Amino acid sequence: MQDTKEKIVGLADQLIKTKGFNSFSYKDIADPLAIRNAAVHYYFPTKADLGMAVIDQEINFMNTGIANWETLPEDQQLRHLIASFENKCNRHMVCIMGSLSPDYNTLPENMQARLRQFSASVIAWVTKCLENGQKKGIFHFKGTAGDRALLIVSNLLASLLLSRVMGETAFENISKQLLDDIL
Amino acid sequence: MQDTKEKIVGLADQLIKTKGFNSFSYKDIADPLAIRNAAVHYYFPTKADLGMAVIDQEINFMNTGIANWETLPEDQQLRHLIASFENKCNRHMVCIMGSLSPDYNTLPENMQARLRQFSASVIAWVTKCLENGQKKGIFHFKGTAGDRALLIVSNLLASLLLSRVMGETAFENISKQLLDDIL
DNA sequence: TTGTTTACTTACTAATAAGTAAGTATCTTC
DNA sequence: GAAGATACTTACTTATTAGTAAGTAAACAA
Repeated sequence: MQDTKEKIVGLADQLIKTKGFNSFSYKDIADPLAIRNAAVHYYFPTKADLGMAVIDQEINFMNTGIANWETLPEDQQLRHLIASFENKCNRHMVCIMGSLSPDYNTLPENMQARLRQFSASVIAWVTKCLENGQKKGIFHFKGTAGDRALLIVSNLLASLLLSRVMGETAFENISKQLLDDIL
Repeated sequence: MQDTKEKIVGLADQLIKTKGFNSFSYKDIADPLAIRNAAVHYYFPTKADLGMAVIDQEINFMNTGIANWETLPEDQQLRHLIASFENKCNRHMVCIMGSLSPDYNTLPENMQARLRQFSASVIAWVTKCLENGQKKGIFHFKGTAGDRALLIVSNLLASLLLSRVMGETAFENISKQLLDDIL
């Protein structure tokens, strides 16, 4: 029954995105799953272990998403990425980077390293997507693809944060402009 | 001696920006100031009271900053705003919105409301700045000034978060592009 | 059938959190 | 110089936290 383990990671992922890593406890996981907090420690001895599992899951989700879009035109790939953020926005969630980066200094070293790796690979993917799209004449922008990728990721991340405070129109406005600026 | 009170707010402000609102304790404030945790409660009975004082201070800083730049050309005003974020970046801090928005759901109601008010007034100021600059022919951009203001604030906020994880070059890249896109 | 592993539970611990009640020294006001 | 107010301290409480040690019931393996 790896079922429980997966449920724990899934719930932890949700909790990180809604409350933040330092603001949820093992009780927040144990209660909804109707297990004891020691059961959570059975699978994830420390909170850092659980945090790592959540980031790893995010990396996997990202990779499988990317793999599914690989054959699409680059603008469609980018739209899929934006749609995945829109989905989070609708469920009043922020992304993992948006949630963990403000707490970065308080995170255990291994989580920090994994988060750096995650962000680097997201940026690398968007950069490649922009480069390919530019070559095909789908995208048009000034500056390097890497800089533009940073701008896009930065905006998607922040738009989820701002949406929380200012309402969901913030996300719509920002994501529309992002595409308009490069198409 | 309102000195202690001011020191408490100043330290709380720093702690929110470096660790996050839910990740610092009254001990983190009492120890460096060489006072007891009850002394902090003397000035700020609850943590929400302290949080409100910090947001209020941020609003005041913002307003006095803005007032000082009022007579400058709009591009200079915007550069000042960006410089204030650069300053935070250099000190490895995020802005108050970047720090508090991920924890928004866990914040007491009065802090949520004050934060909404703060973000709305920042966006309103940038919007006005862009509008005036556009009229004078200083700025050139597509779409409404309000949408563009949202984009700029969103980027500044996120660039501080990303800088933490990916290094300070993230901020430089993003802020440069922001200006290039409208000048 | 016996032994071992899996997946937990019960029942804790030690640390830390926010918050409070009551006391005290110093400064201020009349 | 007496009476408050100010700015704290000492000494708590109660709740919650991550984490652990030891036990158990069921599934599986030899």
